[in-house]
Amino acid sequence: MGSNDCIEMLRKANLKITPRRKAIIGFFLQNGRYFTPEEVWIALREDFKHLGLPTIYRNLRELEDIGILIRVFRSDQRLYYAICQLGKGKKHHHFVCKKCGRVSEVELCNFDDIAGDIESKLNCKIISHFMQIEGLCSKCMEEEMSERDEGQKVKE
Amino acid sequence: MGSNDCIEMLRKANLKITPRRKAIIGFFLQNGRYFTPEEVWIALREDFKHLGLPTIYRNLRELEDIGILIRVFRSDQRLYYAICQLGKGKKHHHFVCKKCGRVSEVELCNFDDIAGDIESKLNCKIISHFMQIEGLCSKCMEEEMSERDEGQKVKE
DNA sequence: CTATATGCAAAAACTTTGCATAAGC
DNA sequence: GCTTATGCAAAGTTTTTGCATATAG
Repeated sequence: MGSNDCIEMLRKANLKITPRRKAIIGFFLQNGRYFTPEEVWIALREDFKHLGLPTIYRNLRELEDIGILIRVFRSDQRLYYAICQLGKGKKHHHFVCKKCGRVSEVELCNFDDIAGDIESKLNCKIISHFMQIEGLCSKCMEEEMSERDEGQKVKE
Repeated sequence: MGSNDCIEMLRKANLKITPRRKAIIGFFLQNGRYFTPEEVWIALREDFKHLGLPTIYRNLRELEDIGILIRVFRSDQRLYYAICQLGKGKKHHHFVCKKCGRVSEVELCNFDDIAGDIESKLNCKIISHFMQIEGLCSKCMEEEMSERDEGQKVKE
């Protein structure tokens, strides 16, 4: 999904294609990681002489509502958003890099295989589930490797 | 896990067994659902002449740290806590009733079966995953049933 | 007796609202 | 032209901090 698909989604949702919206979406697409509203604001203020933080908050929420952005949950309870390439149609999850914050889509999910068992055990009805997978992305894994190598070199 | 196990956990964590702590844990154990700090505060103020909201916030966080409580995530980004019967030792997830907020432990998880596939696909290293399962608990399912029955009776 | 816990007051952090003006369609 | 979007100021809500006092161990 690229910029054009997002614009199409805005149209469908009857949201106007404004410069700020395009910039917000572009910012997330370019960076591929999660950000707080304030971080988005600070970054985009360089491109817009006047840019209100409330505008960012409002837009992020609207973009989340229509499935362009998703929320990332962290233990501080601040708002974190990331671009969602798959939209709301396909149920999927997200992988979040603990080091750099990169967010990737994960379509693979085998939860349905055990949902019935859980329902039997708790005598409940499962409606949905939300999963956030955490670890190191490929880039940060490489970095860890070379850092470790560096460490060994020093020891030698 | 009951009150006594919690007290044991407090000891291990070098937290003192204060009346407020016991009351907070007791409150969660009795009600089995999630609450905001404010809700806990309002409920416990009936038992304590003086009880500060900061005390509640501090205790809830500490109890979460040592694994007696867990956080429940909701779309409003407020703090929600529930008792965690299994503690931090065993990896597990939680089922949250969308209607009444009841929280149940779910030990069953087959995520590890696909973790490797996800790692291959994204070329990443998975460290952890967090899942929140939502639906209707047994009690709320029954209620839905009888409400539906009532509705049908009226139609007849 | 010492270290931790608590109440209270106050501040801080984060997010939302209101409204007049601007801009997309 | 009508409707939605935005900036700015201001308020609202939730959570945290500081510190003196109280209390558990």
